[in-house]
Amino acid sequence: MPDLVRPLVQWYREHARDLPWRRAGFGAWGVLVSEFMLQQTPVSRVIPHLEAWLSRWPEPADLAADAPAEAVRQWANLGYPRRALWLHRAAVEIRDRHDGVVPRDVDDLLALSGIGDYTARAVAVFAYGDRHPVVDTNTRRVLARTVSGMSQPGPPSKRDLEAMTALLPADRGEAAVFNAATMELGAVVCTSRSPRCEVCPVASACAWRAAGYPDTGDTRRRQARYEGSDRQARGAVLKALRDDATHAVPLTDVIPEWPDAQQRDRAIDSLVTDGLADASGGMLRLPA
DNA sequence: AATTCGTGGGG
DNA sequence: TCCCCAAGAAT
Repeated sequence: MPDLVRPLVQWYREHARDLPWRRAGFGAWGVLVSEFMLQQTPVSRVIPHLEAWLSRWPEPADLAADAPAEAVRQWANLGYPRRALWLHRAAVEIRDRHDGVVPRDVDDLLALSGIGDYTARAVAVFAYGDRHPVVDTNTRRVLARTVSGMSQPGPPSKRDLEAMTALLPADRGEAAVFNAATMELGAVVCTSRSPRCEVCPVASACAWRAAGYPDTGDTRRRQARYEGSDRQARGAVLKALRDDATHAVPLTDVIPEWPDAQQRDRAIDSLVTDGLADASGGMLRLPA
């Protein structure tokens, strides 16, 4: 197999975007918060929220000392607000189990709320410089094309970690850069819809290119329509709670104009079940 | 293993 | 206008 590491690392050193969490000395807490926000939310939307968040809560213990409601409100419109709740829980766990220091061990990281295979290794590698495979959607797409010659990756699998491990340089520092470079290539060159193969640093080593860019199919399911969905209703309820200055809305006044009353009630119930809202005394509010 | 979970910008 | 897509995790 042609070498991907050398050209990819070289390309990254020349073309990597200047992102906040890549600055020297950004800190493990900053990296962890950035990774939570980057779970399914684009870089351009994350950056301003990340800076505001870290300015308000410079250390895990600072966030842990505040109520979950404050985390959910600060999360604003980043989407998937359960991440705000989980990030708050993780801060509490870090304070209680790790003396307020973001853990370095992957298993310790995996045990924290809201942290899975990707985020645990991203923190261990990008914050602490350790040697682990970091596999996100970009990495999976880059490997699917360059190594397997497929237009799109298959469903996420534990094998993805093994595939990346097989390519990982022995040197810790170089491995970290290779992880970042692979993600970066997928983000800015080897994109899902319209890859820019004409500027790709590993085009000459790419199995997909060698095969003539075959369309090998796409196993992913189409994303459900958002308009009219339960998710939209949940989003509207939570936005109403975030925006309410008194921090408590009578249950009967929660998005009263919503066209589907049953869907509204379903949204409220599911938010309470998720711990994103409290209902008591006929009032709905963010979790204390 | 397949579903669910927000929100906004670009093609 | 839609549809696609975005540094995933939990259940």
